[in-house]
Amino acid sequence: MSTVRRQYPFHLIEPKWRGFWDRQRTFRAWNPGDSISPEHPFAQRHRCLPPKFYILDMFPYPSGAGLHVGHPEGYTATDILARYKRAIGYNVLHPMGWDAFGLPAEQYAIKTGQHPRVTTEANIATFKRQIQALGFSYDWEREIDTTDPGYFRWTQWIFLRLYGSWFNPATQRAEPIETLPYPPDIVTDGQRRAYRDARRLAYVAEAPVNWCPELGTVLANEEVIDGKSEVGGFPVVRKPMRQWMLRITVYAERLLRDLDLIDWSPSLKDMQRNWIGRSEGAEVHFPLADPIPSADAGENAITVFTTRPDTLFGATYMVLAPEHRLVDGLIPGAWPAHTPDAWKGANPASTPREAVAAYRAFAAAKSDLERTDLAKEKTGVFTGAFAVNPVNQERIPIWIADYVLASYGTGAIMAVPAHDTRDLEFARQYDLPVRIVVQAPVGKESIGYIDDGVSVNSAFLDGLPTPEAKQRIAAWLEERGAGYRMINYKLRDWLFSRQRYWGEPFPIAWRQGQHESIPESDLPVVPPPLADYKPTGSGEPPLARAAQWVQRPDGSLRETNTMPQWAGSCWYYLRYLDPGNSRAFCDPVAERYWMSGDPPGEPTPGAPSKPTPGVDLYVGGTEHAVLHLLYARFWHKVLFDLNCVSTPEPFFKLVNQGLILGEDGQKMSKSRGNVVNPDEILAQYGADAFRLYEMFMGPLEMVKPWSTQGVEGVYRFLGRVWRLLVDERSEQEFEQAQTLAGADDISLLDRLRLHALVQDAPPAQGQLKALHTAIRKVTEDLEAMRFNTAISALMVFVNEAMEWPQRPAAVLGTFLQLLQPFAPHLAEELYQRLAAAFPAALGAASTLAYLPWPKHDPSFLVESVVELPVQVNGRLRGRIQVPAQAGPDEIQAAALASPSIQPFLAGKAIRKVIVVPGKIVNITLA
RNA sequence: GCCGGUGUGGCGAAAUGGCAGACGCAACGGACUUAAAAUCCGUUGGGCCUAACAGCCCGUGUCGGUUCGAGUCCGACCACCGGCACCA
Repeated sequence: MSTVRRQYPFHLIEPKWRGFWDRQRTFRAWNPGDSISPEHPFAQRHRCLPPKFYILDMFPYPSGAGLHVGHPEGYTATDILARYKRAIGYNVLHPMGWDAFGLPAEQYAIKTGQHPRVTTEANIATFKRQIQALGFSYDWEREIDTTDPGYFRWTQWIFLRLYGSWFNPATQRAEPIETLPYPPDIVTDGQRRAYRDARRLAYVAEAPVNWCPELGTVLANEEVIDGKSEVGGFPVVRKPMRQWMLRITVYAERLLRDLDLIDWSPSLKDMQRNWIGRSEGAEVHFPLADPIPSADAGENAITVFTTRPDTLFGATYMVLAPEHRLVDGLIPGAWPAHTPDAWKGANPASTPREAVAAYRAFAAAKSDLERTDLAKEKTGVFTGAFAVNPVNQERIPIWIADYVLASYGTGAIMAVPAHDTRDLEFARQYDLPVRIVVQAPVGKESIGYIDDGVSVNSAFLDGLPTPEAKQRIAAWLEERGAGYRMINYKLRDWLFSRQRYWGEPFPIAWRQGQHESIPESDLPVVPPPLADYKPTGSGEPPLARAAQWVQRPDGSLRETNTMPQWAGSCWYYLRYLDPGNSRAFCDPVAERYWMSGDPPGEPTPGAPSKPTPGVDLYVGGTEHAVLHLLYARFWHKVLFDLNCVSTPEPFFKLVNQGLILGEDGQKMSKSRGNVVNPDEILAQYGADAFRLYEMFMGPLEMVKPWSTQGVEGVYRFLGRVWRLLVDERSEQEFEQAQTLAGADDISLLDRLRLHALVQDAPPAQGQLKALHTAIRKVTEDLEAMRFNTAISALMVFVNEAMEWPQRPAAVLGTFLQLLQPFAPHLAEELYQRLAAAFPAALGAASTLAYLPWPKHDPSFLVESVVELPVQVNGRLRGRIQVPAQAGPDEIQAAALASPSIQPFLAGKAIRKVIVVPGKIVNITLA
């Protein structure tokens, strides 16, 4: 396919250096206590472990399709920083692994009968080959795979920690379940077990869940988009089932508050805050107007949650979710007198009980999709019962309607149609009264006004602005026991079980209907081989087919659900710290070093400042902005509470790379046919050009379209770098020899000689200025992750250096150090040649990876004469040359005297002259 | 509807409140070549004016404001992208 002449022999250079790095273990990240060979370049630079820098990529799901050009975008950015941080002097941890449990491998297994392990291993091999071809400086000795029993053993172990813990509200921390205190009325073993099981962080619940018949599994709320499965887009229905849940909701407050500890983008933090959805308000009890004699106190009042207790006087009806547990009990035998037919549902002849049953059936039949789609018209039915508004003893009708969600708050609301859009819509639908209790500001309509105003028609609240009215009414309710202040969260507990094969089995067994943990010594629980991986369709997981496996020798039965794909990715960044450990998920010393930055020894003099807590930099796509990041933070906090890790947050700084679109500006997809295959780009332009282009396209976080012509641009730049150092005639000879001996003969590289202009000459002032300008710009840009402008600074340097009458070896050597993070293969190759030819100028180094990063010398950047633009009335009218140290007066005089400025001043009075030394002069005329 | 982001040449983009368009792509012209590719040199926001040099005007989504000076700060709006969405 390639008709383009190769700019330089990357096809020989790139494998050569990857092989070298591999053999030398150049990018091995050393743990405290590791013995490091004295020949290793790390040992030659550092006498003991310097501060750590942990740079993490979101590990990929190795799909059968292989890598696409979006994956390497983040990986390239992190690799450049990893190489830069190494050069600065950090001990860099930069690992890679595989998030390999998941549906595609399983669905392939269902189709072909092939074990998912086989597919998974093949996919990993493809991914690894493609990722390694890019020359990333990962420590491959730390590679992990979530489907490896040596890995998921610890995923199961962490699950047992969750299972064996409760959240102590007094300390706001997870604690071992053994510390759980029992109330005096909990006495029997059975009671204690039930009490305990109801408080574990991992618990079993019979809950209405999102059942996807097509996938044969339940899905978490987050995995359901518009009533369809996120994977595959299949219909999802609500169905009550027994499921494992994780009690993430108890961490809502800490997950919210600790966002302040970390350096994430405001929009990302907002997404997390939104998801957690904290709202402050009050719970208020509305007693039933006609108490049920047989019921206890709790069943004779309806509790609602409201963020606007100040509008209590405007509550003209109540609504319960159709599934609300009190509905059945409160329905009277007959409709109250004068009940409008419109309130009685579809059939006015029915009794209240029949009307409610009919409405419930109607609501349950709606799929989630319809519930959101049909949001325009609200529906509901009167229950026939009334409640009493505690503030004014008014009887108000109780309705059920599916615009009230069972799963949020108490599943019941007080409706204040004047000041809530949804209630107003519903009230108009059924002709319910609307009472203004908040006066809108002048010029605004009070009906439908939902923001803060001033209370009216509200007795003792009248005249109070909304915030004060809220306080007053809350105090009033609390005094009378009619309600209390309350904080609610949108966040729900995490549905943690799946009816799938290719996931971590739960380390749980069942005995007489009770669950118990499987001993740690029996981990890992490995999924058994099956003849048929198909879902059973009944909701029974495929593992149930393995009858022998399910039956344990002690008579108990294994749990047959498996964990969701998120499980493995919730803690993988911790396993990288100590991936081979078979006694613990991670050695505590390694954990403290890499996560807390606790130094194991003396810091290297002049080494970087205090490490940040947690992963220093985490780069990945926005698609994980909520789920993965929230789940991982949750697990981390539990491990923190149980003293398994030393930081409250896992990821200190997080950056989302922007999506790469196809050349047509559309999202890349097979159906559009605009997918760019990195293998082809690599074959034609090499890894260095690929890396460079991915970074040169634009800022990392922006969405941007791919352009293969853009790759050619940076490829040409690398060609110019090559020709800056390599003699053209020797290159021609090299190419001729290649045609004879074959293109893959690496020994031919020896025929290449350095360019004659490359000399061990003292650099000229201008050359030093060009070099140090580049050092400064590249360094600043790397610190700020502005890779595109750093590359352009390298280009500016090369464009200038091509003009020089001679090319001082020392200057070129330093330039190659700047190039190294971006185009490491080319930089290593050229540096090796340069150092061999000019040992006195460069010094010997087996690799650029640990050479100290150059520092710019400001004295080379000063100018003796500077040019300043001169404006008249804000318009550019000329330029002046002045000495760099010239004071404002001198500059002003020069500006006024300038021949190009004079004509504009003629006959006008000068009002003011603004002089910004080193920047600009602006003369304003009267 | 709510929250967040982004609007700059033909295209990707760059610009601590101080010369808008660095760097790169594409295009055009030239050198080299029998020719092409590659490479090298030059031009390239729009308009006006000039034989030319030079010079002038307009221009960073729209409208307004602050400032000696605004792509950048403030206010209102428009468009596109992403997230959430009956969360009481």
